[in-house]
Amino acid sequence: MARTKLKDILQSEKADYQVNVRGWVRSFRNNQFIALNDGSCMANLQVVIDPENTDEQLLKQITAGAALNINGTVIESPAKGQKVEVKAESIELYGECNPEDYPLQLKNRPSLEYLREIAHLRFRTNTFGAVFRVRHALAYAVHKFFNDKGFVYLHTPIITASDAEGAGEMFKVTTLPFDNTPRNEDGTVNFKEDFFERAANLTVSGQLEAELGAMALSEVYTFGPTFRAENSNTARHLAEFWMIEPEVAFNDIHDNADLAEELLKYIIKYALDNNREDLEFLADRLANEEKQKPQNERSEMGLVEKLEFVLNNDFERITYTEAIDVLMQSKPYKKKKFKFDVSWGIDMQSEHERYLVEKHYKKPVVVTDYPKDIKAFYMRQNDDGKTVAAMDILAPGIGEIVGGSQREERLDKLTQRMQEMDIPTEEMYWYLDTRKFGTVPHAGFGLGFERIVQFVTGMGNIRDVIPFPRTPGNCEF
RNA sequence: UCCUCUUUAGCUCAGCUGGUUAGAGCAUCUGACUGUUAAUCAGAGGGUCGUUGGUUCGAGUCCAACAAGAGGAGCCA
Repeated sequence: MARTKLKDILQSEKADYQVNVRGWVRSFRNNQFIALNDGSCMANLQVVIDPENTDEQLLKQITAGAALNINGTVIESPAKGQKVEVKAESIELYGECNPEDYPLQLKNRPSLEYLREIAHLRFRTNTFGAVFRVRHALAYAVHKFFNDKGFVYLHTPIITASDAEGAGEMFKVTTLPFDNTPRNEDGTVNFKEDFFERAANLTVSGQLEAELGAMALSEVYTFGPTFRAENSNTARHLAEFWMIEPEVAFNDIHDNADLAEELLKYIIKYALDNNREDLEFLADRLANEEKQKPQNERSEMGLVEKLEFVLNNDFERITYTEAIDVLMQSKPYKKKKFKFDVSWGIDMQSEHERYLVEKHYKKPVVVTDYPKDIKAFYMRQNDDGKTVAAMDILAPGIGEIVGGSQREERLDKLTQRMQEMDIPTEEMYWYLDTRKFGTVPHAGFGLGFERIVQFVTGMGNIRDVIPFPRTPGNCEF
């Protein structure tokens, strides 16, 4: 008999038919009631067995975590708590689960930190089941969004020799031996002997390659793993994370902001429409967590409310210059509550971004036209001579979620800026070629996938929204 | 990398100004239970108090170093 997923049984609420169900025991009560879960949904299926007619040995092996294959009949449940349940007719034990050794006893309410240490088992909890179902839904929604708009999914390289963007420290990729490393006469490593016959790294961004694609395919996006070797230990950073980077020919900075807002709203709506049960569970979890906090630190909205609020309201659009004005008019600035000073030209600190998003506007904010000196070489220079067409989207709770810009398409301006910033133009001939041969205005941005998963699930630590987090000092599993 | 906090049973925690044999809930084990819903009831076992060193008659408690974890900062997505 073909297996039926628990989601289908529980959603249809129909009764009086035979099923085969397979999954893992969440709990076994009263020698009679199995709460079974197969990961297809949040809820467990109650399987009722007749202890009189069940093998005693098998009965003892039905413990939390054990895997079962069950044939039975779906019936209306006589008790409260569930509409339907399965009356078991035969039970096969796939794999037992010794309770003395099993580290995941759910009734202990294990902390997220402890579950992180047993990340190979944490998928079996309600919280992580919900998080990873939502993560999947968001990933699928990203592809659907771009596909429906006619974008081409471009697979930019993971290994790259280009480190020109300066987005961060890079991981080296090499097959050279650590002892007897081949050296040049001046003592530097001779990469001519290496696999690629030159120094290579893991990518920090697919943007530059995506721009090359956009210069023919018009609309492309990348969605892949990205690596940063920075020693940053925060709840918002990973050494290996996934990034979404659309790049669109003929778009200016405003089209770019529109696209980012539309994408964010689309994928949030997709999760709300398709993962309601998971999000409501995560909302409850978050509400419980918030209860532990002092009143003034609690958020005003619940998780689902917050997501609906973001959907139903336009993102605030301001320029960097306006943002600085708002900050200088603000109470914390006047009362000297900010740790870092505010003046035109500064790179805004977390406390400043937080004030703008969480206190002043209370919704996502798109900040554009930053001073050129704090931004990357490829951003398009504005006519005022001091700002560039950069765009960041700041979200409540997690800060910068999107960073992008209109790109500098004018060859002379770009080359001049690269020289000012000591970017080797010869090595980057392929990038400059796009500006030589049929250059067009274009724009794009990067969206940190884990950050949006954090935002949608309400998880406070980025390590809890990726299956196996890689951070400084941690590469387990 | 910097600052602050934490580290006591399998998990989550309590342990006062240093003072006999270190506590709770849950989990686990044994037994009971044919309508449970974080099942319940009765009983049992389980700890070199993160590591090392120091102060002291005496350290889970005080001090130092180290380690791990968390929160914040920097950098960013």
